[in-house]
Amino acid sequence: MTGDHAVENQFLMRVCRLAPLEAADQTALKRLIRKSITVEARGVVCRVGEPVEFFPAVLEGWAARCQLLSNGQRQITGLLLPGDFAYSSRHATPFASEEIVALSACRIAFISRRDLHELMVERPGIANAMQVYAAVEYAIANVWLVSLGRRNAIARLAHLLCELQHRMLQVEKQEPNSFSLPLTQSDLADALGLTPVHVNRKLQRLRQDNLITLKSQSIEILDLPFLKASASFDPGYLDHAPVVGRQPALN
Amino acid sequence: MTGDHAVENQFLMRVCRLAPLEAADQTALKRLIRKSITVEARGVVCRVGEPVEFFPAVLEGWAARCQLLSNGQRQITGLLLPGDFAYSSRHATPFASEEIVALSACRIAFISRRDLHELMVERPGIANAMQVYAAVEYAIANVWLVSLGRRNAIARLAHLLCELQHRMLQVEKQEPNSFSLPLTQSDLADALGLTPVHVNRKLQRLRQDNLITLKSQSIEILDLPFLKASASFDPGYLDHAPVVGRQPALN
DNA sequence: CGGAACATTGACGATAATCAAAGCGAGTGG
DNA sequence: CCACTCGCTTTGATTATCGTCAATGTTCCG
Repeated sequence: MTGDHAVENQFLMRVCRLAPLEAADQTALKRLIRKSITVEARGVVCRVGEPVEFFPAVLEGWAARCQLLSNGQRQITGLLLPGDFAYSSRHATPFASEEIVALSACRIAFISRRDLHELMVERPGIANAMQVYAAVEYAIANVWLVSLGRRNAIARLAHLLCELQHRMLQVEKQEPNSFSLPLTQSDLADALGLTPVHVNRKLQRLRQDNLITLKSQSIEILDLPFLKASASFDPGYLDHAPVVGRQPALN
Repeated sequence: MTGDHAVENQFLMRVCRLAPLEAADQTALKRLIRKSITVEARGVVCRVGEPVEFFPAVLEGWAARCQLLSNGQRQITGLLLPGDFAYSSRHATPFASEEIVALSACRIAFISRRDLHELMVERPGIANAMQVYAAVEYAIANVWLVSLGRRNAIARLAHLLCELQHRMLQVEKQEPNSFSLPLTQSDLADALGLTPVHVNRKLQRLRQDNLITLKSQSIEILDLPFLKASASFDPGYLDHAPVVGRQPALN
């Protein structure tokens, strides 16, 4: 139940990187994490319709937000990398509208929404940081919308890989072009709006074009500039999202 | 520049319907609207990259948020019906990340973000209402994501029509199943991630199946229950989105 | 060793895009 | 009032992309 220091900091790091927090804010935020659990791969973290008194933050592993359709299909609407979280303030419904599932084995912290809410009222810095996080989440959703609507399978895949590479850089200190990708091809398919078979074929194409190496949950991007270009990937939406209160001279 | 009373209320109505406001909040909100402009169809309301000191609210007509791709394609990421607005608090970047275009002739109010921000600080009721609005906007984006990822052309179209019917009901007092649809087939295509030709063919199919009538910007849905069923449309995401502070006994 | 989940392959079909042309309709100017 | 545009819709023929089905490998783990 008690996570080690480094790991809890994934959540903190994620928030801090978006909006620098003063020390007091950081400790206050860190104190929010009281308990964490382990979930095996494909385990359900939050079920649709359940009340969300606590919201999940991913400390280790990868998870996803997803919608289930009546015919059994699912669409992943967002990937949660270490440090990411869901159902925080902006997603304001008291009942879960999306399912949260672990894609790999995960350590998940559950944070009281009430505690966070109180903290946001007391500490504008934290409120601001959460708003920035929400803005980035929103930006990512929009970019996915564009991908699903207007890019073909190979470009979608390339774009997602570029996004994940960039997001992993923000989280882990590691080789820039090589990271662990704990997703099955089926998971990728559900994120990209494709079938697993088609994802498989397009991955093979990326490999045979010498753009990536992918084996056993680990990907290496061999030609990142080319991959980015071919997907017209622009990382702007992942980084900066300055918030209202911090604008220079508004009006 | 001075809009008539009824029309300004579209914005107010939209916000009120999501979260009832006390009279003082309503007048304060109404006072935000100082100037409004008319934009002809296909006119640009906000350009990507421009600073957004004022955010646009649609008083009359239909507009869209959209992303432009390098190859000239575009993806509409959200439709703005009368009363809807963009770039409000939650979309917190000071520079427009999406283009706002008028799809029909529109009357647009530009509201100072600073004014809104101050009002939200003073008046929790308004802050709450804006959060609910943001949550609904988010929910809609998620549903679109599911449509683009997991529904075929005909179901996407049917689902969008159901959504629009439901949203129009909230705004206008009129025949429940018949409303003005000031979109070209090309606009529909950009919203649905399809080509105009394909939209045309699927619209014909809906017509020949006696599900809709569509001529000169006006649609009538002949069999709404069937249309909803065939798109597995559930309007829940458009209505209720109770917000953190208003939850019954959180913890 | 056996089993389960995941990855890969091939053949085939369905869905959607593309290209190019023709039709329609509302507004414009002669 | 009638051609004339222009933008939008409709049509047909063709191609590309992606899905489906079913079987075969592969890897990992108990």
